[in-house]
Amino acid sequence: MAYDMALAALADPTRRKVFERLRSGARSVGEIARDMPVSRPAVSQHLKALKQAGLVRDEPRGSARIYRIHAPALTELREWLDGFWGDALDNFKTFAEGEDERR
Amino acid sequence: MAYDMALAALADPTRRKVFERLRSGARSVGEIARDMPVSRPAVSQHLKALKQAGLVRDEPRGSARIYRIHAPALTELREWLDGFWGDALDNFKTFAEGEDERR
DNA sequence: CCATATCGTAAGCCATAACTTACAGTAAGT
DNA sequence: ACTTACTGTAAGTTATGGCTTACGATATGG
Repeated sequence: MAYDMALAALADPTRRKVFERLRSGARSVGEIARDMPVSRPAVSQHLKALKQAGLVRDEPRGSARIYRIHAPALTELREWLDGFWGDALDNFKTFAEGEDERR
Repeated sequence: MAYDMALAALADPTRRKVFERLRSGARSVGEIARDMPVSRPAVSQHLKALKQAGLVRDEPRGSARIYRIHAPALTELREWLDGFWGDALDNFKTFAEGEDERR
């Protein structure tokens, strides 16, 4: 039960933009914060939140610190969404067939 | 570009619980608010947010109002997550193979 | 027509969270 | 050893958002 952490982490637009900058590969904090409307410490805090949600992993490289996406967390969120998606489609189907559902 | 609304809507635990109560079928506001730790107006506000995010649809039935899950919004969110998932797995794979990525 | 049921909205309160500036710590280069 | 580069954290401010209570609106039933 960790998809809730991932959802909360990906809700904020700025934090999601930080996360999406890692989509094409691992980067350092400075590279991520480059050309961003917020300060570098803000990016650092967002990365901390993403890390606690299990969405990223970090690793030191010299005095810098490299962040990369941790795929398993996305898988977990995907599975939760898949289960929901199936049930919702079933109910949508029975609804479209005119059969009245529970009340 | 509406997956961002869905993410923001599903981030709050209480609102997600409201949403999950519609997983097994359509319900009225009163039925959803029954045995909930928050008041009925709070549930109503959550339903409004879910509706604006395209996650639910409402329909009057007498003096009551029936809410049901709107599956297409979930599909949209799923597709965004799928694209992300693929890229993240690719990078994870090249990382596991020891090949250094962009820097 | 009056009473009841069901719901949405407005106003206000309060906790949370996102941001900035300032500071401290570590690593590498000279 | 000193400087530079890169980062995390603490403190404080401000805005956002979720909640409650109070009220207004619509539909059904007697």
